[in-house]
This record gives sequence, structure tokens and C-alpha cells, in this order.
Amino acid sequence: MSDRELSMTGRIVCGMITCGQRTGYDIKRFVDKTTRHFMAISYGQLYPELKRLAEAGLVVGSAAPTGERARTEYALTEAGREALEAWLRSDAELLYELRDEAMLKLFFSDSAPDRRIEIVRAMRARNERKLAELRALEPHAALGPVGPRLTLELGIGMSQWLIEWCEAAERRLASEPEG
Amino acid sequence: MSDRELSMTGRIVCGMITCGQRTGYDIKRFVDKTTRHFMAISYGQLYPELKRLAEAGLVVGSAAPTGERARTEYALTEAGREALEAWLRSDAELLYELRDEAMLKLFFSDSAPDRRIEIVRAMRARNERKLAELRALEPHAALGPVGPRLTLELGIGMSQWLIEWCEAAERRLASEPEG
DNA sequence: ACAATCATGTAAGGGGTTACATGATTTG
DNA sequence: CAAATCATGTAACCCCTTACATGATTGT
Repeated sequence: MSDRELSMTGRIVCGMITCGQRTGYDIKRFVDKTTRHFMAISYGQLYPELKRLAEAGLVVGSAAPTGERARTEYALTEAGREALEAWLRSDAELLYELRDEAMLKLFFSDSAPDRRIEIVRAMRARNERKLAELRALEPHAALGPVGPRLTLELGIGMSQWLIEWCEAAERRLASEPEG
Repeated sequence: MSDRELSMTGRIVCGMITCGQRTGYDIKRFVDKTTRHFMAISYGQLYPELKRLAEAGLVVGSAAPTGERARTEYALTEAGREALEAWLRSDAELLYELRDEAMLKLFFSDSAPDRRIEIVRAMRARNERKLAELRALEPHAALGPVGPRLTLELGIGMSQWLIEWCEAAERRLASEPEG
């Protein structure tokens, strides 16, 4: 009854339950094919968080085994719906964290200028792989609700923009190695 | 003598030393105004890492007090230069991590469709602040080496692209609220 | 029958931030 | 003389990942 403020993990979990995911396993699987590219989760966070949310009265779990196999289905309580809504409607500072090793290499590339173009190529390759992954999700997302469609569109667009930036940078570096 | 492979923190530290930063304090300050938008560091990592790197023989510290105030200047050893180069030249998978709360809200925005446009607006505002911060660094970076110039250009371009995406999404949502 | 998938969890460890503690020096 | 900046560090904590452990069920 105490902690009505959702942690980031709690937000993912409650949100995914409203998206129709019932078990911890379902949530993990769904996250991996939807929000993973901008917000991931692991079992080590997920199951303990489901327990905490249940203790706090934001979700309720009910036994729903398949034969002999243990299985718990979760649903939001009224308090849980309120907590999720409160977060969606709050205008608190939005967390944004980026860690990009390719950019770090590029930043230090004056220590190995001959490798600069290779670093950009590796960065482009990484973004091409990511773009392909996201593209593969498009047909499925096209049928669903607006939110997921928008974030996928955003991820694809950003990847494309990055690839184009890399291509332009490669051309520049190829023509004038100091540029 | 054992650990010649740089951790991510070690890469930042060694790289920043080659960029002319001498003390822990210098490194932190410099990171905050250069790589922070794609790779941050805190004192809690920095000072212990300098100690580890010194023990491993990758950096050497020398006492260089200013009057009574303790102060240690660091330089790379030959092994340190090699470790940094080895990393820059390796073609191992490049770490990329993004955590974006604005996108998470957007993903779940079908639970509060009336707020969807506000979420996009908040996302745009955040990116406009970030763009302004990066723009402020441009005049200084323009004089320096290529690497830092490229990463700054990339950060600025990405922010601009995101802002434009948000503007387009806002127009779409304003005209057809289900879009 | 075998492999893939469903399903739940924990333990250990790594990585990282925040807040605190301390004090000297420089600048206005 | 006060405030900002220089400078070094630590302790507590939070978050998160990886690897492991276990076993049932479904599909081929």
C-alpha cells in the first residue's frame, strides 16, 4: 500500500500488462520485439518487480497453470491503472540515456586517423543491422495500435538518418582524409 | 601487469588523457562538455579507474600540487597507448544503448490517447533543449580536431532530425487524432 | 524422440549514480 | 570576504545483466 510511484521497470511492466501481456514470460517476449530498441528489460528485473508490484497492490496475480506447469497471469488493479495514467500524464523530466561506443571511437579517432573511415563504416554497418531488425517488425505493427506504430516509425527513421549521415561522412573522408 | 583490456570507463579515461586532460578533475570537466551526450562518467567511476589503470601500468600519475592543494597529473604509458590503439583498431561489436522514456510513453499512449500530442510536444521540447546545449559548444569545437567535430555534428544533426519528426507527428496528430 | 518453446525464478557480480566529506585557491 | 572553482576521494545504494537451475509442454 506504500509505494504508488512506478519505477522505470514498473512502468514497462504495467504498460505491457495493459497491452495484453499476462505472464512474466509474455512481457519479456513482447518487450524484446517491441520496445527493446529504446527500453529493454531482463528476467532479473522482471520477476522481482512483479512481486513488488503485487505487494504494493498495483497488480494482482492469479494461478493459471497449463497442465502441471506453473503459470501466473497478472492484471492491473485500479491503483495500478491510476499509477500508469499518472505517469503518462505527468510532465516530469523525461529520462534520456545514450551510450554509443561508435561515437566514442569517432571522438578519439585523431589518435588513429587512418582508421577513421573504418570506424564510420562499422557504425553504418551496425545501424544497417538494426534497421533490418526493425523493418522485420513493420508488417506486424502495421495492424496494431498507434503508439507502437509511431515508436517503430521513429526507430526506423532514426536508423535511416544515421546511415545516411555515415554515407555522407564516408564520402567526405574518402575525398579529403583530414575532413 | 595483468589487465591490458580497457573497460568502457578505461577507454574514456585513456582517450581523454591523449586529448590533453591531465587530472581526474580535468577529465570529468572535459567529458561533461564533449562526450556527455553519448557517453558520460561520474567521479565514483573515474578516480577508482585511474587507480586501477595505474596499478595495471597503463597510466602513470605524478604529484603536481598547486601550492598546498594535492593534485595528480596522469600520462599514458607505452602499454596504455597500445591498449587505446588496440581498442580503436579492433572490430569487436560496438556497444549501443538507448533508454528513452519519451518513446516509452509514446508506445503506451493508446492508454491515454488525448495526451499523445502532449507527449510528442514534451519530447520535442527535450530535444530542443539538447540541441541548444550542443549548439553552444560549436564555436569551441570548430577550432579543434576532426573527431570531436564529427561527433558534435552528429549530435546536432540527430537532434534536428528528431525535432523535425516531432513537428511532423504533431501536425498529423492535430489533423487526425487517431493518426 | 528430440528440439523448441513455455514458464518461473535466483545468485553473483558489474556498472553506475548520488551524496557526502574535505579542504585549497582564485576571482569578483 | 564570499562565492566559485579546483581537486580528490569514498560509501551506500540502485539498477541491471548474465548465468544458472528447473521442469512441463508443444511441434516436428
